Amino acid sequence: MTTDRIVAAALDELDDSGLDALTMRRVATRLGVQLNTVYWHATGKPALLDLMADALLTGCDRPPLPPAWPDRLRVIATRLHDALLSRRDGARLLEVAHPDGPRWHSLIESLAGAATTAGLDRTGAATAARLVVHAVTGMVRDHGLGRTTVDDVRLTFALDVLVDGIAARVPASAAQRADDDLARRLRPPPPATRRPRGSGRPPPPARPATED
Amino acid sequence: MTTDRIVAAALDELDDSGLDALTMRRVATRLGVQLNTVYWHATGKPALLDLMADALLTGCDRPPLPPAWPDRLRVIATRLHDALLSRRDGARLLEVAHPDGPRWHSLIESLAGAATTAGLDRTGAATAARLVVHAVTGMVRDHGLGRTTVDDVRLTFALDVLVDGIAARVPASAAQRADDDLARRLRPPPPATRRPRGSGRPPPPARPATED
DNA sequence: ACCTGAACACCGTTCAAGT
DNA sequence: ACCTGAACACCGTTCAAGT
Repeated sequence: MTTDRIVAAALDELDDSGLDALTMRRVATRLGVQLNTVYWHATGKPALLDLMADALLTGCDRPPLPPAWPDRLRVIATRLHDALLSRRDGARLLEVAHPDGPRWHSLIESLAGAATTAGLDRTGAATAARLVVHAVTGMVRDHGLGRTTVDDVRLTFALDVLVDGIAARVPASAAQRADDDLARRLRPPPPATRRPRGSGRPPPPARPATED
Repeated sequence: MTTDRIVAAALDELDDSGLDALTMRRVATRLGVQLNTVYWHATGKPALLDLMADALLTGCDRPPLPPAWPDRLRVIATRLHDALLSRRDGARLLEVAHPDGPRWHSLIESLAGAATTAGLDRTGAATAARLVVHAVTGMVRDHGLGRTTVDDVRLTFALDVLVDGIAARVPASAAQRADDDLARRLRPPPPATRRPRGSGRPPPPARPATED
């Protein structure tokens, strides 16, 4: 028996029964094991919920991410959105848990990294990262049931507000610097072809960047 | 015995014991009443939590509100922030409940009203209102303990992001119209002395567009 | 170290009466 | 209508052993 197997069983039980009916005993039963085996690998129910929440966040910031910060932020947030919808009561789970595992920290750091690229300072970037998580989690919880087209519209709108809001909080000098950094990284030799910051709305991931 | 007295006792018990230790039996004991008296006035624990959450929201949008939408939004959000901090586990309570009472709807409508004044359409304003609630609730829960100066800085920053983000989502024509409405309402007779919208916080709402 | 068995001190909810 | 008393079917957690 491993902690991972217990967390996996707990997530399956969550899918079947929902958060309110999730019980240490039911997790044990599902594994054909005694109650205290669960307690041996997970310290208690709160700890198990934390492990479950962290597991839910797997891969939200997996590597091939767009270089432009608005796109990067949008991709990570959308993956978080999908992850929370992938299990029953996923958003409630994240709210009820105090995730402190590697996936949680990785997610927060990736979002804060995007905000830093935008030109925010350390504190602002940390706050912005939390803001994105709260917005996505709250929206998924509000909506309750399965993903609909309407939900996508609302997610897109919320991310637009956040991206534009972050961009507006960046001092012009910092934004300038961030642009220059990005331009330099994208095409090394040519000197000064600056483009408008933050790649506009409608949709597309928009930055081939890695192409050509 | 009234439902209100039970809700008040439940909130006091919340303050004393925290959300995890909040029990129907403890509420009954605190009132010197039998367990089923609580069940008579509140349908069950989830319903009681909903009533508690709604009661917590009292007065967040009480009437004298600034006419400029950024100020109005900031005042309401700050009051929500204070309300959630006024009771132990206030933010967790709001997350765990499905508030559906008059105060909840009033709060959402007031926030949506501010977003509408800004120039957003019905759907956008509803989403923006939810966004503000999620941001404030999440921040208070993250911070956990009592209000510090640091917390105020983070709240201000988050509201700046949201206000600027909302302003940026408004089509120029709608913003124009909102500005005209506000100017007309503030001083009836004179025709066209348009001023920068929003009397915004230290850093103004940033919208170029309205500037000639 | 890892797991079993049994128990403790609670829960939320409900049923059957009382007045 | 409003409240009491008693019970049911669970909980999370822990203790004492086993191997």
